[in-house]
Amino acid sequence: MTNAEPRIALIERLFELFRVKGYHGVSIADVSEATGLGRSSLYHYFPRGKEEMAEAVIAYARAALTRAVFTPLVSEGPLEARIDGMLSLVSQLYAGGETPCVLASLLSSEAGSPIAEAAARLLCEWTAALAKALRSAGVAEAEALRRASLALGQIQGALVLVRATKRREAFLDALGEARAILIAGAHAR
Amino acid sequence: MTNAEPRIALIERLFELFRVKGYHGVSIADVSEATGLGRSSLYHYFPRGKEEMAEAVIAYARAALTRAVFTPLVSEGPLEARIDGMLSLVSQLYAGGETPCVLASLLSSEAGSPIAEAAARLLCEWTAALAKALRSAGVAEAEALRRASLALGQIQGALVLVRATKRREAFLDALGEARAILIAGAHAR
DNA sequence: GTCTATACTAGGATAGAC
DNA sequence: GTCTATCCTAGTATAGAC
Repeated sequence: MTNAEPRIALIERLFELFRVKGYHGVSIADVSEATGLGRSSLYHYFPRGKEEMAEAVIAYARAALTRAVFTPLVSEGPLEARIDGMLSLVSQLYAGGETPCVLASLLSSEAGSPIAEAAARLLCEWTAALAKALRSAGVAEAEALRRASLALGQIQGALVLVRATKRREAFLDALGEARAILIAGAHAR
Repeated sequence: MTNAEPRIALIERLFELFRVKGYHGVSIADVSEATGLGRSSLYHYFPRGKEEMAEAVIAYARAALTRAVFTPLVSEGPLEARIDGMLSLVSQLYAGGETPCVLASLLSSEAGSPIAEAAARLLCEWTAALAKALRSAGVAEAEALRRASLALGQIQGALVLVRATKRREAFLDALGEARAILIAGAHAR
């Protein structure tokens, strides 16, 4: 219910703003325009201003990733199915490669700040969840971490490239490649 | 000679600033501090201000990439050697994964602007140069483009991830993966 | 919880002396 | 080519009425 929790609806707008324009690229005026709320209303929801807005966006992203990605990734069932579940959700999350990753945006536009640290932490957790899934399928520690990084890197890189080239196929190709990296046998390729 | 072309030295400082903090994250005060020059001196070199600074950085990046990457990539010699030459230069350029890509930073922090367009163009050219190299080795058009995107995506993604995780090995792994993607036989994997 | 009005700061840019 | 001084806008944040 939007009226019951208007803050959630606000955060979803903020999410879109930050993911596209980065931290410094978003002004309170932008937020005001995107939400239809006046400055004072915004400070009512986020007393500490823009920083609190970005924190809320990351917390929102953490909740969404935990529920939709991390938890399924380390749950029951064959590895392949869990990987495919993640890739399918990733494809939705990034609208088939059209929309940037809010974590990458905040990581690079707010270098060194608590915001960037929080975004970095979440990306680390994602890598760790992937590695844990591989481990549970018998892949050795170091190799699991290596493959998790390659796969998540492939996805993040595709988001950068697609933004530049507008070639959305590249995102699908990257998902396929990530899948191959993750689901390969235990031997190095 | 630094004194003969102080503008070049300036641009190199700007390059470092923009790559780390993004367009909006860099203030003229930052630039002033990083270069030791007062505002007026900066406007002497870049009359149109920050935008012109970012343009100069991209032009600098284009010149460097053209000389060190694009040209060797489509020159004489076996494909493998050309690829390895590029990867070696890429490793230097990004200091083994420690430093972000200025094109990715400007692409995402200045979404929709001429600056972002210029950064996007250069990333496209990079992809095209890679694809052209593959084509010259007999790889079919579509497959060449696919592999070029995957390889450059792997590199760009690793820069994002390493920034978050501080695991520099991930960058080296990504270079290895990019190499495998590019140098694989003509058949799809 | 939202609005209008306002304070305050930082950031971008310019003028003119040297 | 660099400096000091200054202007102006945009941006963040707050106060207080409704």
